[in-house]
Amino acid sequence: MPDPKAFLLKGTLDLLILKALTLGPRHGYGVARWLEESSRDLLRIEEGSLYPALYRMEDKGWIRSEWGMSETNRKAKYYAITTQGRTQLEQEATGWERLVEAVSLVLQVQGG
Amino acid sequence: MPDPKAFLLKGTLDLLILKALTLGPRHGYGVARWLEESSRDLLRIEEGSLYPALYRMEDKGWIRSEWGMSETNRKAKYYAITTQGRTQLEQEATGWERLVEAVSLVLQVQGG
DNA sequence: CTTATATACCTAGAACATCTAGGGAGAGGG
DNA sequence: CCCTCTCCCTAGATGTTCTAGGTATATAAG
Repeated sequence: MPDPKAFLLKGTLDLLILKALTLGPRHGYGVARWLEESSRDLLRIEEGSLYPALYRMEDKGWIRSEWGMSETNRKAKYYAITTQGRTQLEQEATGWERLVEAVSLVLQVQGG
Repeated sequence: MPDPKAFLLKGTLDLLILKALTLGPRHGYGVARWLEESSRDLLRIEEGSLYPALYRMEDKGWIRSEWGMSETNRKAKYYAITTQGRTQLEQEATGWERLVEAVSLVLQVQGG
């Protein structure tokens, strides 16, 4: 039986994180939880992928971070999407849709 | 302006190649051409990605190869999908659909 | 004959994102 | 006191794709 969780294809994580942050600032752990919930548990976000991704994205100026306290009274680094990040999100969403369309066209061809 | 060609996410190429071969044996170059055409030119398959992918897939037993002559009278290595390859194709197609669904769920959330 | 173009294959190494497999520390419940 | 969940972090492995070359042949154009 195949894995119940979808594998994350390389290149989708940034898009998902950016989307998560459009709803307001979130800490890393919260981003992971939110992505799993909003995908109805289809996605699993590994922390070893998540945190490096957040650093990369902050370096690129797509998000910025600030330390704060979580709802459960713990130290947490909150990330917010920047204007640049919103532009990036739009581009990645467009690219994603294009890829989905392309793969869909290929898979629809008859004759298998 | 964004690139007119969709980037290939890592992990999609095997699926596409397997699908291409369900229509009958094809040589590598032909697989690339067919994928570009059937995706209405949304996809571009780099030869530096294609040939290594074909070798990997042959090693794994998903496809097998045989030298022959192309329609344009050139030496060409024809690949055919195996039974194992068809199983793999089904799994990858399922995984792909699951990922598309998951990302779609995430992107649909309101509030951006 | 010479050149250009399209076909068809190949490869080394770089680049890059994700995963594995750990680690730490504090809050709160039992 | 211990356990679990939260929250952060990292080094290194893994694996795929891309870059940027290369070779060779068929055929058409000049």
